[in-house]
Amino acid sequence: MSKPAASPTKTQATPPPAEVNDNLTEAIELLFFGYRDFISDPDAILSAFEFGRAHHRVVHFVGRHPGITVAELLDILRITKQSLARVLRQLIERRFVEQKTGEKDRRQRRLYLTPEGAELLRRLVAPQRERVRKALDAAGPGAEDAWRKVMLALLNEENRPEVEHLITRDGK
Amino acid sequence: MSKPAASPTKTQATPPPAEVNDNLTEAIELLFFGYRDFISDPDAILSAFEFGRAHHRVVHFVGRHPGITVAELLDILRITKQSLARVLRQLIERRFVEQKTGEKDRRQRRLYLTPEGAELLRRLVAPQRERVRKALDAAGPGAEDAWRKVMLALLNEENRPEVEHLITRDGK
DNA sequence: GTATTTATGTCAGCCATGTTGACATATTTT
DNA sequence: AAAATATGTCAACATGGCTGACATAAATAC
Repeated sequence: MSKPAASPTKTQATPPPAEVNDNLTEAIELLFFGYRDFISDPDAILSAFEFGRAHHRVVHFVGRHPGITVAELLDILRITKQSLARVLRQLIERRFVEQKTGEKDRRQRRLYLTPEGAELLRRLVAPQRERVRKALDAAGPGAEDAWRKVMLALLNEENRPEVEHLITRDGK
Repeated sequence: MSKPAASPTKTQATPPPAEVNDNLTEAIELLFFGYRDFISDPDAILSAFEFGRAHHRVVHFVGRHPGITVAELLDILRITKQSLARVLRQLIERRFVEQKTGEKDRRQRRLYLTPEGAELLRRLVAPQRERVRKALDAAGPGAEDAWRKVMLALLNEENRPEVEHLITRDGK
């Protein structure tokens, strides 16, 4: 036995002790399992390109913010520029992302998806969109608003304005 | 500049193109950012023990399911036994987790938190509980139900029964 | 009662993706 | 001209995934 299995298991263990089992703990685990499955879709697609999740994140945010600068991308991803450089170099070499020197500030390298990059992004995001669409549907009308409120409230206070700005249509 | 910065940024980039910016894409990003902040709390605590997130997950699920077997834990975590072995060995060596030979099946090694392990878990989970509590509070009454419905619906169909079982008080 | 399967552990090596620290270059700002 | 900024790069290291191979003890099957 070497591969991670995925069979439903009746846990033989003792029931969870009451002091660690309330609705808050359940919510914590829902986040863990929900996120785990949520990011599971793109992995198969990525591995066909020999890319990883780090590449996915870069492609996602460059696609969302065409012309984003390296510094801005670093600020979103919260990784070091050395970490970013590795995946960014690969994406540029293989023509999924391209750089253009900033017009106003020629030190900047503004990032754009190539047509191939845009196509990759579409393929990566499609199953996630479908998953979220189904989930919001299944939870019924009104659930979406409540869900979003909770998700936003989970953020660190200091990140909330930035995230609200990032996820929102700029023209709104 | 070497550390990941955390300053709110007005993105200079073009507004997100309409075809990739709808409420589904926003939801996808809410999950990304929400999860990112959600797991940020425990990291500082862990590094003081020279533990990582992998240790956190083991301590969490052993705490939730005292007497869980190695196979069951592998099934929850979806990692290989070699990966688990590394962190489990450290947790056992440093007396945060202990093993007892199974009574019915003496091949099994049932896992339990020591008092130190339970104390570590409490410290790790406290900020997460607080975060979730505040978020559910802030979103108002009724939001909790909707939020949970959506999170459950995000799961892969085949995982839903298992997760429902795992997160639920067994006596319910 | 021997043979097989199961639960667990372990060694060795590889890969992806994070980290630090140091330094280089071009460009803008002071 | 000097300093600050945006970016890139080299080197080394840590964490936590992975595969493959093999070992042991206990349970189950024949």
